[in-house]
Amino acid sequence: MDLTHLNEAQRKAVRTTEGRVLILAGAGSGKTRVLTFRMAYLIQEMGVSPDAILGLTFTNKAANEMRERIRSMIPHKLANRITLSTFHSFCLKILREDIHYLGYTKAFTLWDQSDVERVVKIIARDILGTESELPSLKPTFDQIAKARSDGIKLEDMDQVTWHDEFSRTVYRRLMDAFRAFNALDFDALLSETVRLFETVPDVLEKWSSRFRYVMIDEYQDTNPVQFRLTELLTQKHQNLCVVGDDDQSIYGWRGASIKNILSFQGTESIKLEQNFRSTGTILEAANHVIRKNSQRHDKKLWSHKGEGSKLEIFHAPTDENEAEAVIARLAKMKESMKVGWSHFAILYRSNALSRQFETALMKYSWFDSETWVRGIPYEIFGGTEFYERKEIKDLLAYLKVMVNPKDEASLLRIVNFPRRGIGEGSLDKLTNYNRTHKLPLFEVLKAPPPEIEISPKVTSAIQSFVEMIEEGKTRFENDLTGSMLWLLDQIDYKKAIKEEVKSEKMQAFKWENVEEFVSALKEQEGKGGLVEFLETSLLNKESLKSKDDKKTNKVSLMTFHSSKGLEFPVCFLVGLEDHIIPHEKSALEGGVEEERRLMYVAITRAEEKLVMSMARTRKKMGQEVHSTPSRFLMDIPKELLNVSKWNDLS
DNA sequence: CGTCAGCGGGTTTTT
DNA sequence: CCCGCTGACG
Repeated sequence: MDLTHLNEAQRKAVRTTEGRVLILAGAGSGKTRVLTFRMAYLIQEMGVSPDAILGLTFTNKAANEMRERIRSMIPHKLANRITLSTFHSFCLKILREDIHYLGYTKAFTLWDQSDVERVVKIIARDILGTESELPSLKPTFDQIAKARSDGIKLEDMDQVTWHDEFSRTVYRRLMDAFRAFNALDFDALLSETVRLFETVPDVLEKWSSRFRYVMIDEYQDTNPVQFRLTELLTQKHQNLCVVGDDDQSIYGWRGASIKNILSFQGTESIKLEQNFRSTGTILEAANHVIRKNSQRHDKKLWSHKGEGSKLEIFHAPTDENEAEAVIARLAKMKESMKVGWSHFAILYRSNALSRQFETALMKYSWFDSETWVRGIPYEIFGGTEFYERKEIKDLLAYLKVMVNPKDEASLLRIVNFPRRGIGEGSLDKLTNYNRTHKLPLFEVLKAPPPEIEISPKVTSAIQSFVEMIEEGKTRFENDLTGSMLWLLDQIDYKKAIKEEVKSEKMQAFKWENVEEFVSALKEQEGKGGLVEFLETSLLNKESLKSKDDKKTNKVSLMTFHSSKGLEFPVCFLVGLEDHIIPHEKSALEGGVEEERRLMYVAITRAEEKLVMSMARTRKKMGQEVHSTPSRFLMDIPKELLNVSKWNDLS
C-alpha cells in the first residue's frame, strides 16, 4: 500500500496496528485520512478481515465520510463489510439482537429528550402528590443526566452526593419506566448495552470476539459509559486505537470526560502536529491561546502553508455596529477575493448572538452583475433541528405508538392532540388506574373499566382514537406515505396547526415541515418499514434533512461548538468578550479551561483569514450591558494582530 | 374542556 | 427581549 503521501507521524499511526494506541491528532492534522488508511492497511497489508474491524464515531456525518473515503481506497465489497457507525447506532444494533436478556422486547422505541422530560414530570408529580406545587425540575434533570453519563448504576447510587432524596427516587423510577414502556433514550442505548455486556457474558463474548480491531474517533468526547463500553469490547483482543485531541474537548458539560484521553493507558502514543488547513499566523495564535491550559498533552501545530496575513481585530461601540462592520468587511473581502459567499463563516459563542448578524446580512445591499441586490444569502446551522420541531414530534409520536403501544410518553403526547375531547380530568383517572393496576395505558384505553367514571362523550372519543391507532398499525405495514396522508387526514392536522398558531406565515411554515416529513417517509419507502424510519429519524437526523443546503452559495452562521470539525477560508469570530467567552457561567465552576479550548477550536477553523471582533456595549436580555474584550485575546502576541478601527474598511 | 395572561428562565447540544 | 408553561377563568 502506498503510504508515501503521508507524513512520518501519519505513517507510524497507520502502521502501528497492534495493542492500545493513542493518536493525538491536532486540529486539521488529517485524522480521518489516517483512520481510513489504517483500516485499509489492516485489510490489505495485514490480511485482517473487514468483518473484524469496528470504527466508532460520534456523528453519522463522520461515519459516512469515513465510509466514502475507504470505498475510494479498497473494493466496495470489502469496504462495506467494515462496521463503521456511531456509538448509538452500534448499541442499537446490539440491543435489537440481544435486549431480551434485559427484559425489554425488540420492538422498543426510542425516546428523545422531551419524552424523557415528560415522564420525569409525571414521576415527580406522582411522588409529590397533586396538591403540592411542582418545583423546578432542572436540578433533578442535571443530576440524573450527570449520574447517567458517568454510568453510576442504581446499586451504586450511594456514591453520589445527591442534592436530595427526590432526585434519587426519580432516577430509580425513570429507569423502571424505560422497561415498563419498552423504550430507551440516547443515554440508555449506551448504558443498557454496557449492562448487557456486564450481566450476560455470552453476549459480550459474541461481540468482543467478532471485533479484533477497534478504532474510536473523537476520543476526547467520550463519557465514562462509552469508556466502559470500549474497554469491555476490547478486553479480549486488546487492539484499541483511539484518535482525538484533548485540546478540542468542548463537551465536558454534556458528560464527556477529558480524563479518558489524558490518562489513556496505551502501549503506543503518536502525535500528529502538522496542520494542513491554516496559515502559520493562525496556528501561532491558536498555539499561544491553548498553551495556557494546564490539563493537556503538549502539542504544537505547524504548517507548510506560509505565514499568511495577520489576524484582523476590531472593537465596535455597540453590538449592532459590530454586526454591520463584520458584514461590510465580509462583503468587501468577497469582492476583492472574487470568491463565493460560502467561503465565509460567522462564528459565535451562543445562539443569541446570531440575531444581529442576520439582521445585518438581510439589510446589506451589494452589487451583483450589474444589479443591486438587497440581502446576503446565509444559512444558520444548528438552531432548532427539523426533528425537534413540535409538529414533527407530534407525528413521530403517532408512529411510535403504532410500533410500540406501551410507549406512554408518546401516547400521552398525542392522546388529546389534536384535541379530541379527552381532557385532563378523564386522563388523570385513566392514568391513575393504569398505574395502580400496572397495566399499559393503551390497554386501559382499549377497554376502559366501568369503575372509572368518564362521560359517554369522552368514552367514544377514546374509542375512536384507539380504533384509529389500530387501523394505522395495519395500514403502515404496507404503505408508509399513503398511510401518513391518511393519518394527517384522520387527525385533521392542518386544522390543528391553524388553531395552534395565529400567524399565517407560521402556519405555512409548519405545514411545509409536515410536507417535508412526508417526503422523508417517502424516501424510506422500500428501504424498510416504520421501525427503520423511526430509528433513522432519531439517530440519523442529518440524513433526512433537506439535502439542497449542501455546497450552496451562502454565508455560514453557527456556534463555536457546531463549527468543530469544519473549516472555512475566512472566519469571523464575533462577540469575543469576557462573560461571553469565557462564558460567565463556566468561569464559576473552573470551566475556564474548556472555554479556552472552545476558543482554540474556533480559531483553528480558519484556513486563510481570521477576523475577530467585539462590542463595548451589548443588549443582553433586553438590557444594555457593558463588556470588555475576552481575556483569551490577551494571549495572542501583538505582532500577529492587525488592530483596525471598526468603521474603517481600508 | 379550552383559552389567555402572567411568570420564570434564557450557554454550548455530535446522538 | 422572547420563549414556553402554569393556572385561573369562561
